Amino acid sequence: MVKTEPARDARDRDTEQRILDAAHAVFVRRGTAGARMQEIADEAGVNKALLHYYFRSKDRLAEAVFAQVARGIFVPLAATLASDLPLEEKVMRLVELEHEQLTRSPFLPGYFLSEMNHYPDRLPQLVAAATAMPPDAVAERVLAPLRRQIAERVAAGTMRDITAEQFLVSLVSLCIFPFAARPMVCLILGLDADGFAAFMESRRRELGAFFLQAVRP
Amino acid sequence: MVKTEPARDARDRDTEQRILDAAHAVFVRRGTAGARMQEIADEAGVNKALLHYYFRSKDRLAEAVFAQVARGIFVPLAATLASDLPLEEKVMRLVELEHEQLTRSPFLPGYFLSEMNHYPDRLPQLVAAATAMPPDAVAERVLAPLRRQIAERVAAGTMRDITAEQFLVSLVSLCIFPFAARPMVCLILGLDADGFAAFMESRRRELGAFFLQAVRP
DNA sequence: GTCTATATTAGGATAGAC
DNA sequence: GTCTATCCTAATATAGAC
Repeated sequence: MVKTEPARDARDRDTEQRILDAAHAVFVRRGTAGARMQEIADEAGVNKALLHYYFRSKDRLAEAVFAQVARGIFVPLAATLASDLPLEEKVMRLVELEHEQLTRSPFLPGYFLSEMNHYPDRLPQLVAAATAMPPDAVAERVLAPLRRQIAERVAAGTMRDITAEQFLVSLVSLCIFPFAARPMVCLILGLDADGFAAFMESRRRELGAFFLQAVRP
Repeated sequence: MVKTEPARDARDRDTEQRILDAAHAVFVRRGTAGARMQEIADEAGVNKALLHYYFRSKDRLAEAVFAQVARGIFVPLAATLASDLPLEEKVMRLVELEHEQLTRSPFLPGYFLSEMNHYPDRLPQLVAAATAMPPDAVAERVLAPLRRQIAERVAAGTMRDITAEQFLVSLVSLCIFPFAARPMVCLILGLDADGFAAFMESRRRELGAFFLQAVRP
């Protein structure tokens, strides 16, 4: 599809982007059901009506935000997993990646987990749209390299036999859950904001080794 | 406060309880913001007005449900952690406990994580009301026995030095996250409902050993 | 493209009969 | 204690001027 117009001027792109950014902030903070179009308009510094001009409805805006968030989570994750780094290096990278991302966006995991449960169709739709592959082919693409690398380690006697599925789920659990459960963690451990930051920082340094120890033979 | 009435008849308790049960189901399924009083009334088989008769407002009903869910999560968890079982046994129990509970309530972790982020005051308030202790004293009550047991193992050379805080957070992460992220897990691993159940069942059997291996010296 | 003003509906809450 | 009917605000969405 060719654009006959010389390209929309900077102002327009700006506005649409500002709205999307504002929507991102508000939806992630409040969740789709709790978000208000007025609050998004305020945060974007524009009128409510303009949100509808660009995105037609709250639903569509919410989907645009969810899609953006999902890409931001899955693309780097999949890239790391599919890379040809050694397995141990992948683990370390993944830990760094998640901690770096989630430190900056504290509400993101809560938002994403909640939304994917409330709107179960969104995620499969996104994958279908993005990859044009049957879902289990997508699954194999991430799992196959992992499975091969684990098999190598097992054959060499440096890793115990664990399925790629459990390997991946455990690793991601250890990375993401503490951020998702932040208020609970702070409460049970008696931490304030600084204490939590310090706790997660030391976790970032130790988690790779912790996980690799868990899969040793 | 003494009840002068002979006690409310079964019908009343029933109704209040039916409403609470219905509210539980709907709030957990949709989240507080997404839940509708009408849907709760329908699910309870009563009129909307009756919800206000018993619980005055949506907010209060939501808080009652949240409190109930929080108790259901923390009470057994704290009881297991504070028991005088050996550390390895505690780990095993905790794995069983979480898997058993969350298998039956698939939406519960997503609900709870989301709500605690959206209403950050609820959790501290509950703890304050339930224990009448300063928050960090509560923290020490769970952590102290754990800390002592870990120190024993470290001294005996059967466990490497890990803080009770990281120990606890990692263990809970491994148990809960896969349930909270169920749609994502199913998508990435290419699982349907049965596949997920099978995956979690084998996880339940392996997780204790996996975790204990991770904390070996 | 951006605003003001307004339509429309949804949803929480209350009044009052029974 | 439970219902029907109604109120009222909040929130999405649209019309129309600029």
